[in-house]
Amino acid sequence: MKIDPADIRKILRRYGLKATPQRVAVYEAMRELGHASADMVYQQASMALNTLTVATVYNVLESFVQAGLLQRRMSSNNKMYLDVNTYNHCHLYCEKTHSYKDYDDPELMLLIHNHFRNRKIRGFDLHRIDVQLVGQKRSSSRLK
Amino acid sequence: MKIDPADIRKILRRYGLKATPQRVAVYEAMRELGHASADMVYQQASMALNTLTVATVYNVLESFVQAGLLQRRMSSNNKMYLDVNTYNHCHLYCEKTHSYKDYDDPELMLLIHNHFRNRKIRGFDLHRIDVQLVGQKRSSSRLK
DNA sequence: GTTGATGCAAAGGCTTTGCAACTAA
DNA sequence: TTAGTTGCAAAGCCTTTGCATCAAC
Repeated sequence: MKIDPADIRKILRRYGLKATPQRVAVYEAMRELGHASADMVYQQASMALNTLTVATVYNVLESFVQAGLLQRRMSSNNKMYLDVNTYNHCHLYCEKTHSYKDYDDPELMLLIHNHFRNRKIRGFDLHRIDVQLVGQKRSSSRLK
Repeated sequence: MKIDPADIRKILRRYGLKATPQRVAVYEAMRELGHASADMVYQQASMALNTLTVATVYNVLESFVQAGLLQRRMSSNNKMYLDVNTYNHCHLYCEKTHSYKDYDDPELMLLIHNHFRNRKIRGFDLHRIDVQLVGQKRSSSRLK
């Protein structure tokens, strides 16, 4: 589960990013968290690199999004959330805890993809279709 | 297009809300805007009621959401957005301007609805399925 | 008359910025 | 060497809060 820092440096360079210790720590944190707010990343990454500052976390996250290494997620609580998986997938979104969970449903993706195959939207360049299953996780359960 | 204030008061009471001038102005603004941030509502509603304050707009919007008269939307720019239409519908979301446009596609809704008819998600109470067509509006075009 | 809503100003939370010091390539 | 990154602290933006006053019912 734990990734070799050398591998992370490779990934960063592949995306055209300088492999600083801060970036390695942030990406490592994102790999562990999957979906996270800036603060969650800061908490997690600080464990590995205690000189890290919040401002740097924001800078690093932004550079990752620009490079296409991470994806911003939408949220309904006015906070920034990021997703380590950039391929096209659905999410469960808990309205109470504002937590996300990947929901892989290839059949659904195909259904939607086919639906839009021959459909154009006037005046709009479609980048992706974002499907969120919005609700609440049951108390017994745990999304991450 | 312009709604009779008396009708707005009726709507508010139907949702168990006191019909204050502030609430009437805010709801009127939402009907005009369709989708809006708190600030947009404040700008718009202030035209009709210049004594309105920002704090009141936030209070009113929150009470509307609680009552089910408005729906919160997800966004990727850390701001609150609201939708005057609470029925289940898709949205075009412009990543550049963070503006929304309703995208009614009954065929797609049916497709998705059927897909989930006999599907349960373990540990999750599904409230609604939110489909966003994320992209950018072309410069020639205008979403609201 | 009650109960809840508003206005104001202040505080709060999250994010961004400017700039000097530093470092990966 | 140097172009780009980090740390720090301050500022910025959006949202919430406490409380006295006010108004809808």
